[in-house]
Amino acid sequence: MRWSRIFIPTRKEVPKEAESVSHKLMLRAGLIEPQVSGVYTYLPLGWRVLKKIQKIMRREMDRIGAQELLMPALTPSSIWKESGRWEDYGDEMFRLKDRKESEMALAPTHEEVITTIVRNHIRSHRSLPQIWYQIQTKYRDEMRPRGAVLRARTFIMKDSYSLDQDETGLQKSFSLHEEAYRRIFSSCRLKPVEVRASSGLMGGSNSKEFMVISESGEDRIVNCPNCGYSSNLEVANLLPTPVNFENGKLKKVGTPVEGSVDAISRFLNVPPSKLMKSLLYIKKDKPVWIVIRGDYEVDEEKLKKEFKGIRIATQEEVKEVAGASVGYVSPIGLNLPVIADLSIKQGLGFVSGANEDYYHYTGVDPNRDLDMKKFVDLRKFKKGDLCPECRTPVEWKNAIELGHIFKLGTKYSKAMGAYFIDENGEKKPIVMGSYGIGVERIMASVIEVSHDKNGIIWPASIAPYQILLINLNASDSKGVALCEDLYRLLGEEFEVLYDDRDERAGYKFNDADLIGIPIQIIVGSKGLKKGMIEIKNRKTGEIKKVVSKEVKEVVKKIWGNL
RNA sequence: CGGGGUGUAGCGCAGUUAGGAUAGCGCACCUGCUUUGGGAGCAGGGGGUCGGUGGUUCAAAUCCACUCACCCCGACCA
Repeated sequence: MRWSRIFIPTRKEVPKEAESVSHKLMLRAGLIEPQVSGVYTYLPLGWRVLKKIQKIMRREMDRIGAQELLMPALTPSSIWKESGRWEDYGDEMFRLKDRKESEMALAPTHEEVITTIVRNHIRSHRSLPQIWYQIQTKYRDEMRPRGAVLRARTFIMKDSYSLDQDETGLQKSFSLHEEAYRRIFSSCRLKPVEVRASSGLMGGSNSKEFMVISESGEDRIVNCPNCGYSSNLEVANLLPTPVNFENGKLKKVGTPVEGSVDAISRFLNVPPSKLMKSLLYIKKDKPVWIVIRGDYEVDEEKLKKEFKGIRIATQEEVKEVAGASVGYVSPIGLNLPVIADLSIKQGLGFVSGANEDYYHYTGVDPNRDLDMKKFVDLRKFKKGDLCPECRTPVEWKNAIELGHIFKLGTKYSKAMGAYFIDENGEKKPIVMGSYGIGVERIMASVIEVSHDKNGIIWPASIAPYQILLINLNASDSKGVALCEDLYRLLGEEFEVLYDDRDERAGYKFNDADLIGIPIQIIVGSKGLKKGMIEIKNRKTGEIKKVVSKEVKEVVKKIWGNL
């Protein structure tokens, strides 16, 4: 393809909305064009990259015996009502009505559609197992799209679904996908970490995410440098930092300062971790105490998940229940239910409110002095928290979620009636798995981990073109003739983009580095005087000078080593 | 949905505090000449509902009200 003919709107300046590296470079390199928030056109160069990623996906899915099909994006509400996700998906599902006023949805994922096909056709264990996949556009009305294609409202997903007789079969299909995914990512030169994850709306027992470490990632993952434990922060079960305090007798002391953890710990000259924070909540109109170590905060989301409809008490309610102001209160002596965060479990000799303004207790032993109903993990994790396997402090990283694989089990087959008859003549629900990879996220992640100050550096496997032939001087007839020859010759074996534009050299060099094609072949008057042509490796910057006859051979050699 | 920010030419911005003449600048675009190895120079030119609606005023990009869009943080989520 000649650059003078292909549409690649590169730019020097970036629209100000772009924040992440990949967002900026995708706009600057002319890969994508925004339509509305979270919706993008893939321009010719970007689409070539996405098609190459899809080709790799097809190759690897086919390798594990999966079959490609294509399901509709437009779906009737009835199937979502059967599974319960018409409600569960909430505002994130794009909904519409057809001319007959029937409710429809643009599918955000395809478990329901797959299950309708399965229940119509799979009757016998003889038809199992199956793995079906598609590469298709998904629609999700995200609360907050961000980072261009990193979190979009329409995006391309490779999603596959496995059908098995039992858990053993599911485990096998799951392992096949793990293998296929590792191959796909490694073909794209990505090295994702695999972490435990939340199944969320998908349901099921077990799920695993493939995450690429990147500053632009919106997920937090924690990773243990000692034993390899790794998890998405949202499902991690980290241990609090250890404390070791002496026990003591309950003693009331005057604390004539502000009641904050900070002020009290400074006044009494003890670390914040020696304080026991007591927070009054209201659950079903009844007061309940939550106690947590002073150096931690309550994670409101964990709390709400654990106790539906709970809310923090007002200052007036605290005064009424405890007889003192916030900051000087605790459950001690109040005979009310107490829920303790795990951080309290190992503690002794705590400082806590005495239910009188400007007084605290020291030497609090929670087991002795409180009526604790139970210990629950309610704290917001913080850096320094320990690995649950080996008690080493974990590392925190931002990451981009590239793929997520789920053991769904029988959630959908039971809800929607997808049963088969096993070899004993018994009717059983089909055991399902669901597996997704974001196609655009691979493109963005590659840019995040493979770029320099001049632009993108594509790995050979997904580069939009393999070779960029640059004619530095479009008005030099000798150079033009040579370039035309090279263009034809190299085109026999490579995907060549030929920069034949009548632009200045600097302009072309900058464009070349920006769009990041792995091999640049530079034809310019400086080299031609000595009969030499330059071959530049975009990644290493290494330049080889060769005579024109040798170009193809040298390029083949370099390409083989990319 | 909560908090913050931004809307002026295709892109980046100034002008808005303190209302006032034809709304500016850089890049990009068009024409011509000169240039030609890391985003050229000179000369000329085109391009604007100042996000929208309503109001205040002799006069609104500028003040007021409402509204829309986009971005960032949070919440939520694959």
